[in-house]
This record gives sequence, C-alpha cells and structure tokens, in this order.
Amino acid sequence: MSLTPAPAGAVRQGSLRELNLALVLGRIAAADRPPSRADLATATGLTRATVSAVVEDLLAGRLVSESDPAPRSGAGRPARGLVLADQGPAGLGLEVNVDYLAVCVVDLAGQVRHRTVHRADLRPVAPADALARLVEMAGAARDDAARHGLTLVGAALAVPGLVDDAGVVRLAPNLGWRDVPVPALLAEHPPLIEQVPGVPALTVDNEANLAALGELHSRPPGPSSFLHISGEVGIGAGIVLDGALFRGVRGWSGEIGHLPVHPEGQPCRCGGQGCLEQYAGQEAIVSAAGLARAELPADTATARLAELAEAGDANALRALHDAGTALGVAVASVVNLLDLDTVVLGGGYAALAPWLCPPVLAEISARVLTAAWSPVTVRPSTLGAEAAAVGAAGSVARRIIAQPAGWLARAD
Amino acid sequence: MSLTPAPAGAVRQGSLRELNLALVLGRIAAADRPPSRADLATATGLTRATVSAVVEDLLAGRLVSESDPAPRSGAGRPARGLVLADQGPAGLGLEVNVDYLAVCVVDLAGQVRHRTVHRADLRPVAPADALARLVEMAGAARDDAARHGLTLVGAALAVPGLVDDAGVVRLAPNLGWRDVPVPALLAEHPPLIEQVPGVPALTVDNEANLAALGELHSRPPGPSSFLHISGEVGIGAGIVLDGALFRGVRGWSGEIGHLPVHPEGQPCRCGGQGCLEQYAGQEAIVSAAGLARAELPADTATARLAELAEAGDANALRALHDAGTALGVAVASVVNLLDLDTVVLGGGYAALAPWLCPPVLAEISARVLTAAWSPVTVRPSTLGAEAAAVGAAGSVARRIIAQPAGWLARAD
DNA sequence: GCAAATAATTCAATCGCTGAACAAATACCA
DNA sequence: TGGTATTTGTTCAGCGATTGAATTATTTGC
Repeated sequence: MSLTPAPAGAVRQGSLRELNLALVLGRIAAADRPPSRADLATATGLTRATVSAVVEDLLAGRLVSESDPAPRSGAGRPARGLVLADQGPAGLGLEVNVDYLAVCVVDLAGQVRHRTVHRADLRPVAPADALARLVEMAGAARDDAARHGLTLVGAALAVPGLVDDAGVVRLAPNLGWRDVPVPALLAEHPPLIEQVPGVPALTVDNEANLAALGELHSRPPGPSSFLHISGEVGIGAGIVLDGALFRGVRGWSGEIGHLPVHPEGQPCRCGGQGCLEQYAGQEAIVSAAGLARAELPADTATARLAELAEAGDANALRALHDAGTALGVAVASVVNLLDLDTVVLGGGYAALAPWLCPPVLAEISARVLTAAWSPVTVRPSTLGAEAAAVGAAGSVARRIIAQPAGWLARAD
Repeated sequence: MSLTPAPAGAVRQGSLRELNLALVLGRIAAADRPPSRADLATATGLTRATVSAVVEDLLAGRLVSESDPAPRSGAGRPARGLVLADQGPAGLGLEVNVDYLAVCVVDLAGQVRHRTVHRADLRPVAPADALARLVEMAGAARDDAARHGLTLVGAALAVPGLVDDAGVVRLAPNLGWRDVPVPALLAEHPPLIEQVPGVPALTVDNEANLAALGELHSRPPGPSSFLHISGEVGIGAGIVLDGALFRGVRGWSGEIGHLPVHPEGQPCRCGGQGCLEQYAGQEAIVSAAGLARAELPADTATARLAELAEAGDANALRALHDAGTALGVAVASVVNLLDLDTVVLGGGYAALAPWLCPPVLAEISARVLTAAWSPVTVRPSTLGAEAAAVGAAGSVARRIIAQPAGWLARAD
C-alpha cells in the first residue's frame, strides 16, 4: 500500500483531482505537526490556490479538520493547521488466533479508538462459530465507533495461516483450519461496514503480514523497508519494501519459519528438514529451557521464559541463545537476499528481544557481506499484543488516505 | 522499473499528457501485434480522440511508427498498426567481467542492434584502463548505432560486484576492484550519449541485477516476478517483483551466494560459514568433478563440465547433483520467503540447467510448504552470454518507454 | 454500385490547475 | 497608536488536456 498515487489505467481529467487529493492528504498524514495550506503548497509543489481547493474538498468530506494554529515565529497572518479528522471513516480490525479473538477500530490518524479481546482456546471451536463470536464483538465495536462519530468503511481479518486470493484460509495449522471460506461465512451475518468505492469490504490476510503493516504505520514513522518477524507457535514474517507489504505471487510470502537452518537436521511437520521453527519456535525454546511441555497458553510461556532469563536461569539463557543463533542464521539469509537494514522482532519475540537480539546480531555480522559497511538494526516491535488486529484496522484506514476520492464520492 | 506511471509529486495539467503518453506507449510496447489507435483506446480506456492526439505526439517524436495494417477480418476502414520505432532513442549497455568486456546497443523494441565482445583477462588490468577500452568499444558502437538512425540516450554498466548509490564499485572481489569511482573515471572521456531528461546518463549496477532485467524484458514476456540466479565464480541473484527490480535499501540485494546452506560448514571468504558459494560456485563444482583447478577461463570450464555430464561421467554428474542440492536449499529459502513461482538459472548455470534443475526442484518440493498447491518453475535463462550487457542496454530503452515525455521534450 | 462497418479526425464543451492580484491577519517598529 | 512588512488564504481570468458527438475516410459484403 504505497502512499504515492499510481493510476492504473487511463488518466483522465478527474484523475488529476483524485491524485492531488491523495497527495495532499498523504502529506497531512505524514506531517509531524499540523501543516498549513501554504506548507502543503510548498511541500507538494502545487500552487496555494490548488491546495486550497483540494483542502476544501477534504474538509467538506470530513477527512481533515482545522486545528489550533501551529505556534509561529515572525510576522504574518497566522496559519490554520490541518489535521486528520477524528471523526469520519475508520477501519475495523479482526483477529482470530489460537488463544484469543480480537477486534479493534483505528481512525485515520492511526489511533486505536476501540479494542476488545476475548481470551479462549479457539482450537476446539468450529470456524463458523469462532467467526460468529468475532462478528458479535465487531457489532459492539461498530456501535461504540458510531458513538464517537466514526464510520467503519472496511474490515481486515488476521489469521495465523495461509490465505488465498479469494480470502479462503487454505491452512492454519495451529488453529486446525483448512480451506475455510471466511468471506462466505461472514457474508451470512448482517454487514457492519459502509461500502466505499476503492475500499474492499473485507480482506483476509496472514497475521504476520498485518502485524508488519501495523509496525509500518506506527508512530513515530520508522523505516519504509524492514522485516517483521512474528514469533509465535509458528514463525511468520511480514516483508515491507518501500512502504508496501510484499505479498508474493500468491500472497504466501514470509514463511521464514521454514527456512532450512540445518538442512540435514530434524524433520519438520512441513515435510522439510531442519526448519527454523524446529529451533526457534515457541515450543522448541520452551522445551529447550527445560520447562514442562505444558498446555499453558502461549503468552504465559513467553512471560515465564522472560522471567527465568531475567533471573539468570542458565537453561533459559542457553535456550534463548540457541534460538537466537538459529534465528540469526535465517535473518542473515534474508538480509543477504533483500538488503534490509531493519529487523523487527514481534509477537512472542518482542518480550524476549533482550536475549534474542545479541545472537541474531552476531550471526548477521558474521554472515552478511555488507554488514561491515552499514549496520543492521534489530529491535523489538513497538506494538504490543494483538498487533495484527491493530495492523489490520490500520491498513483499512490507510487505504482511505491513499485513495480519498472513493470516500468523498459516496453520498453523504 | 514499473510500466505503470507513478507521479512522484504534484500532478499538474501537463502531467496528464505525460502519464497518458507513457500509458499508450507502454501498451504499444506490450502488445504482441501492432495495435491500432482504436485498439489502444479500448485497451487504455481513453477516448479515440485522446489516443489520436497522444499517438500524434509519439509519431512526431519518432518513438513509434506506423506499420502495415494488421490483417483484419470483416468490413470497415483498415487500421493502421503502430509499432515501436526502429530509429530514435536507444540504450547503451556496458559490461566489465572477469574475462571479457562487452558493449551492446538495444533499441526501443528490445532488439539488440549492435554487439561487441572483447575477450581478455581483466584481473591484471587497472580499472581505469579497462574502462578506457570499454569507452573505445562504446564509441564504435555509437557510430554504428548512428548509421542505423539510433541515438544513444543513456548507458548502464554491469559489474560483478557491489555498487553504491553514487555508482562507485565498492567491492568486486573476482575482478579485484575496490572503491572504483566509475562515474568519475568515465567522465574523463568525451560523452557518447545525448542527455535526455528523466534518463540518467550512466547507471552502474550489479551484473546479476541487470541480467535479471534482461530476462524480464525478453520476448516473449515471461512472469513479472521471478528470481534470476547468475552462477559464475560468485553466485548473484536478481530479484524481480511485480515487474520491477528489487534493489534493497542500499542496492545490495541478491547476495544469494552467501546464504548459509550448511551453517556449521566450511568457512567462506566472506567471513561466514557454509555459504552457498562454497558448494555451488563454479570453482566448487569444477573441483568436485575432479577437473584440474585449472586457470582455464570460466566459460570453458562450464562447457567442459556440460560435456562430461553429457557423456555420463560419474564424477561430473555427482558434482552437479550436489551443487544442485545446495542450490535447491538456498532457492527453497527464497521461495519460502518471497513466494515466487519462477526461478531462472542464468550465467554459467544456464548451460548446466539440465543437471541442476532436478535436484533444485527436489529440494523445493521437500522444503517449500506451499509447493504442493502451486508448482515452482525452474528453467534456464533465454538470454545467452553477456546477458547483463543486454539487460543493461534494455533497461535504458525501457526507461524511455516508461517516461517518453523527457525524450519528446528535448530539442529535436 | 450501395449499404454497413470500422478507423480516425475535428470541434465545442468542460474540468482542474496556474499565476497574479487581492484580502485578511498578525508582528514589528517608530 | 498607527503604519509597514510579512505571511496566509481566496478570487478569477486563462489555458491545457480530455471528452463526446458529429464528421470524414476507407474497406467489405451484398
């Protein structure tokens, strides 16, 4: 989802305005202080007259509002600052995971305006039932959003598995889902969102991808190219290149958990051998640390591990070091291949970052040819739990910013 | 280099025409038969009136010309087919490699209109001298191109190494280059190209990247996302995503040769351990096959290897199988990560593809989670030797097609 | 030889950006 | 207190590019 407008086909008279609406709105979204119309004119290269006209459209459509004037120095008429509206369109984020359901609403500015988490073991629950619960939560979220003047214009659902173009969950191993037609199942419930041209009513995506998008849109803005690794039971990665999520040919990119780190090593349930997941997956770390291969929930296991490491437990420290080394081998492959300079550890890895980062960095500096010239940053995610749900909702909101014309064209 | 025009900043009245020029010209370039104005109108969504006006500009600027009408069925005024001009702007491709210099000229249609190769061991030659020889060859190429009515509007140089943003060759290990300021060295020679807005006079890039671009633009058009692996002394990869070369944050993507395939294996000159290059590099294959670690030129070694394998030599077959397996482990990593469905074996690997493909495919199907659902194609490159030079020249020509306004704006 | 069909051009209308002039609102200075 | 400089934002005539309908051009089929 790039912020630079890219017309797909013919460029007609009206496209001009569409593109400039997106350009100006994107600038307002990217600014760290409320810009004036004059600021926008110099920043975009448009004339002040054009910016005024464009801004008038944005104000009329409630996408932006005027804020208190930014503090100025020197003489002259004071500027009127422009900010993203805190009422208007918003995105609905949904997440089904192994041990929780999450729903959230994110506004244009990226603020999380609503958040509900329902903890439960979802493995024994039928997909249709899980989705029905999620819809129920989403209904409450919609009503809450409406009370704040927010209109839901699209939804994105994060699942821990592979999703095809049609939104069918082909395989979510840890959830036990296979070929679940999510869009069809959700279509049986009354719609919660207001259709807007250019914004899909529902997108279904891998949790790692959406968590990476959340990281991309978090404030303050970070780099526009990075690798986001979600370390849960499985290990997934979201690849962000030049400010856009890279999904691959079929949308199945980021399967970093099955990179072979010991090609002749232990067999993996994927059919391969020596996959990263066997060495740095949550179960591998937990059992290597000598904890009971318990049925304790994922987040508890991670917290316990961090506790032990904090206390200096030798087994835990060794387990984390070994996992970090394996992770580092895989990350070194990615960095060699894609020349990224930032790696974000998310999901369960975020809390373990203090112990994982050093061995990861060690492997990078040993194995990446170009690391000597320019360092690679490895850091924990800034988003907390349910990052995927937040990223999902944010991806909808960003869509409005990237293509405001659709929202403006709707009947008010 | 995407074909969809993407305005960076403000969209003004004139941008409209610029974008539609690119749109129409791109369609003409992508068509498999000469399209008529009416065809272009329906394909692009513009009106016939607009297409006529745009085509008039393109004809006046000698970017396209009218061809014999396409064979038609049915009644009606016959269409006038439009084809890319075989006179007009063209790209200059340059290549410095370990054992040859190459220069070529590619026109808008992607045809190689001139080609010169000078075989010599370049390792003992000082960079400035090597570039001077190249410039001499390029001068002859320019004169030859001019006789065919072609104007060189930009040059691209392929080198087997890492290049930074400024065009400085930071490290080309097999060539023995380090921190060679190519643009500065070339600036000492009289310019060979006519400057055109929007087309850089000189770009310097990794040979693997440019060979991948050559593959991208080869006819018939292949997939728009693929991995192109150049197997030479080193192993480099060009990553093409959605029709654009992915260069990474600093332009150093594609270092597939240093993916760890045996993390605790042999030390590599890069400082890592068990890098792919140690198992599937040209030297590794040659010595594993029992051939003298000879000083014989690279292409001879590859040819000899293919000969032996053809004859059923057990050592050669085993060496190729082992190399293919190592290559397959690395390729499986890439496919897991990027979800590509096409892998092209180029450079020295092209001739060895019959023996490399099977083990590569075997590793993919064993290690790639999604391979069961949709197969991955592994095939040799269609371009022959000096693919990088051809790709380099083609990248310049494509630039004109992507941004024709610059060429049209110049004084005729 | 004429009607039907398809291709390409012409032209008034319209849309949106530009540039310059103008109005608005403040700081600075005497 | 009043005037000037300065910056912001708006108004409006002008213009470039696309549109859509009408017109011209050229061929096939009957």
